[in-house]
Amino acid sequence: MEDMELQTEAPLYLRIAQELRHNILEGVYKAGEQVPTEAVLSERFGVNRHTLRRAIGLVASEGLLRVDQGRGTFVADISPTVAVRYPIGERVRFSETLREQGIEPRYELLRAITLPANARIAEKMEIRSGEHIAMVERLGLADGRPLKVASSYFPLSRFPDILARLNETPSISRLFAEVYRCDHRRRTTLVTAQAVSPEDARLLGVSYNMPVLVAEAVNTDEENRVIEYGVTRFRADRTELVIQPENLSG
Amino acid sequence: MEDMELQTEAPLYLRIAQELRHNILEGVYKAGEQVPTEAVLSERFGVNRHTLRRAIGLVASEGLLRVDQGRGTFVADISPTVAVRYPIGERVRFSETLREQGIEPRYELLRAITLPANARIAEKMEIRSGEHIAMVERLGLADGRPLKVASSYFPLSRFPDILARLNETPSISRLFAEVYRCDHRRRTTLVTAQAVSPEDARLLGVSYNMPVLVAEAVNTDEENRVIEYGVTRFRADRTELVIQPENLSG
DNA sequence: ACAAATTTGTTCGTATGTATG
DNA sequence: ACATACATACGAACAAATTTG
Repeated sequence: MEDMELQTEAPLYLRIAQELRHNILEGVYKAGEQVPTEAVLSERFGVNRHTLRRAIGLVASEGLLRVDQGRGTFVADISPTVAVRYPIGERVRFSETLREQGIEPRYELLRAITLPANARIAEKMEIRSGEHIAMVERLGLADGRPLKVASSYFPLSRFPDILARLNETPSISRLFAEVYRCDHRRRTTLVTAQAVSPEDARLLGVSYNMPVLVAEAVNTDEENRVIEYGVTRFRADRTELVIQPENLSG
Repeated sequence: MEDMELQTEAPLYLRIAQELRHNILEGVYKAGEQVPTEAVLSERFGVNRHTLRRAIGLVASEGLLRVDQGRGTFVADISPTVAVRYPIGERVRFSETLREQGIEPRYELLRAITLPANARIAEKMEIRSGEHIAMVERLGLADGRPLKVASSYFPLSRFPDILARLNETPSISRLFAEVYRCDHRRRTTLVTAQAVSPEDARLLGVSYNMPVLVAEAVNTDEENRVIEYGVTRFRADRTELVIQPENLSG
């Protein structure tokens, strides 16, 4: 006989990682709590601290643990956060969508600046490269927890005072509807996924290399002119984009 | 004097990782080529092999390098693979979509079995839990390169001979249209992102922890009965889901 | 078909640096 | 200032997979 164990014994660090996952999922270590220190755990598992650290690093990269230098290692709070169902259709309204699901929406303004459009953005906005645009970056929260980071671009030629207006009317949907009196429709949405950037990781409260859903949207007015181009990065673990015909006919 | 550099010097492994990225992106190490061995590189950078390995591990986790035990470390072939634009609408046709973009589609059958529906799948398919269903898992390739892994579920009550039929008619769209004579429409698509599972990583040829786009689809016939439930995992780096009104009205 | 060399993978040990309370 | 806890780095040895002779 060739061998008894087709599944060759796994490396120590993998078995320890599995044990850690199990303890977290079984509630031996509870959400938010500190797990024993590396010294204690390596002693307990009877391995070198490096081996233990490797296991922790793996589990942390999966998002179940959070490691803070000088403080300790903590069970990530992956509480029963039901995913937000986010319909993508002709009208996409963050605040309405969330409120319909009993979730309290909030925006935090991160940046609001003007700049010349680079080639890529100009193409998407159907303007000349170098034309001045407004860029607004906001953190979208659901029940106080980070859900998305949205970068939006607007043509200044059409909305010269948009940055000032945004202070009074923080909702972009309402800004278009009530101030500029133009309808705001989604022409196209491109969806892909990426590993989170370091900056977004900080804003979204996720660890490095977790996936984000990236939605690139072009919004137009009634005459099909581009009035907003936006790139939104959603926490993948909290978001489910919903695509169905009804979204687009109504 | 305490120090000259307020911006504390980054750790060695990070600086080496940066250097490796730079060399890859600048073409010093070309796509598919083997990079020097760990022994050579650690010597060259003047660091311990562990430190060098950590840098390589980081860059590999970003998808720029592939490490094969016993063979060597290679620059990942992230050639100018233009993302496949994959429209999500009322009709979703893998083969047609790709051919329209000048890309040659192909399917490889991975599994085709029958099994009782668990609660989750039964709910999605609007059948009783435990009812027998067919499960078909296929690898979708674009110009010979892995693009997606699709798991599809069909009610056996409606299509008792579907597994046999699939051998003759490998295209599911065509199978419904030509054999079963029923129209095949997308009712809903839910899109999210996840870190790739170990098995999908192997099938898709990506490294562990890279993101995949997950599209969960419910397809119905003309009477709005569910005839297929599917979960498809797309390589995120090769896929751009496209959502626009035209997809759904026509 | 086998043995040796090559290359990456795992584990231990030791030392020192950095952040926190 | 001090102790605690995680972070980085070096060194040594052996295991596992692959390629080469």
